[in-house]
Amino acid sequence: MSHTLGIRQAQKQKTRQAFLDAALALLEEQSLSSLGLREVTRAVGVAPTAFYRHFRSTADLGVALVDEALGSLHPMVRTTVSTTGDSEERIARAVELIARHVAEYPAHVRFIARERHGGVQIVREAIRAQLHRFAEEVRAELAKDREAEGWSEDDLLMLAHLYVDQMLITASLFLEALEAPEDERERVTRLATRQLRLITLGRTHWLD
Amino acid sequence: MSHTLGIRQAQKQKTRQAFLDAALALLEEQSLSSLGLREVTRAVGVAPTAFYRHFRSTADLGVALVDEALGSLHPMVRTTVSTTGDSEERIARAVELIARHVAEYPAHVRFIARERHGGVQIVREAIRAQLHRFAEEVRAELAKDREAEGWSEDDLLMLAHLYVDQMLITASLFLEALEAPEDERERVTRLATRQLRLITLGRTHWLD
DNA sequence: TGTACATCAGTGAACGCGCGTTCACTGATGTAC
DNA sequence: TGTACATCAGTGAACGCGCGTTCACTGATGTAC
Repeated sequence: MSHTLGIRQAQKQKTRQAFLDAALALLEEQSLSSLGLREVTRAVGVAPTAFYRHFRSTADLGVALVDEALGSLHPMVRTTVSTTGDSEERIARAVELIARHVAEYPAHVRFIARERHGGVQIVREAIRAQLHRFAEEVRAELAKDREAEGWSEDDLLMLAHLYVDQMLITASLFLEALEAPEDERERVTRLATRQLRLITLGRTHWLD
Repeated sequence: MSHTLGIRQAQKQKTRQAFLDAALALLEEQSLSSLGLREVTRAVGVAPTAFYRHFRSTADLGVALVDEALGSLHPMVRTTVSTTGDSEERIARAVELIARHVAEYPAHVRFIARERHGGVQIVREAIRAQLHRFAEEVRAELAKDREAEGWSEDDLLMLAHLYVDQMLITASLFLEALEAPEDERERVTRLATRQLRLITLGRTHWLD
């Protein structure tokens, strides 16, 4: 069943990926709304016109980046939420997973944080849609937990959004601390841990 | 003691404010890193070179916008946190104040949400510094509360940051719902209220 | 109050430059027989 | 396997345009006497 791509298609995909990588690198120091087409092609090393073989516009490229950046995040989110152990262990594991993800894909995290409220509408909408999917997945995972007994669907979704937003805030803090000395990252870890602990406490007493 | 500004200085301030207003309007549909100097002067109705009489660059203008947008927020934050009544009343009042602020200064809220993680470093830093000030103010207000007995300074600051971030998330949701039908804003109100309620529950049981 | 000079917010022409997009093209890859 | 034709990713020249910044300027406002 091994379906080998034709030489032509394989090369095209390779170039497309080079566009995504180059754009992501350039977006470290600017927003998508100021990213130039020629700037990207220059970084890739192809003619400006080659861009149109892959994307309609830089906004279109942005949407592709959303899929790349958040697509890879789904397994991580599910792992985080469905981790076993008591709540203290689960919180520690979640914070550690976030820190590791930021260290491994800093440009992806930066892109999402930046463009979530950025100047390009269709990219904002793509991110929003993906984050809704995340919240829905988290809700589904939460629903499996014994602690979820007696909770309404709506309240579970409310909590899921709280977790997802908290995850993004924490990721953004780790990103800022990425180049800083180790103890700054340690500080973020302690802060994020306690915030999750407080939210979890609220969750435990929700039905009191 | 009424110190009247000279005609020249008054006119200069007026033009400067026109720059800020025009920029804020233009930033509804793009990010600061793509805002052009000529674009702003065109909107104001002055020659491009007039820009340099007021700002070194668009980044410099951005920092001025941060001060304008967040400066006006300090009294509101303090009012929100120091409101009297039981916790349910305080939560309702806080959410209502946020909704009202967003309705009154939508462009300011959009600007802060967008540029907090935007592509212009000194603007990000200016926002970060102001949000730290907010968190510090909130911590000070929280410390006055009877509920704060037994809390460490560090834990109070952790909670303050949680509230500040939650305020921004809620403001951003209200902003998205601004043009939507009334029931969408109602949905945001209910969501934000329950999230604050859960955080407050966690706060109550922090020392258990 | 009037005069002479200083200040300075805003002007307008000019510059070199990089932008996004169009178009007809090339030559390697794919396909039909 | 070989041949003839189709496809299409990437090219390179050309376009008109708006950009940020410089400079010497103007004329209303401010100040010293």
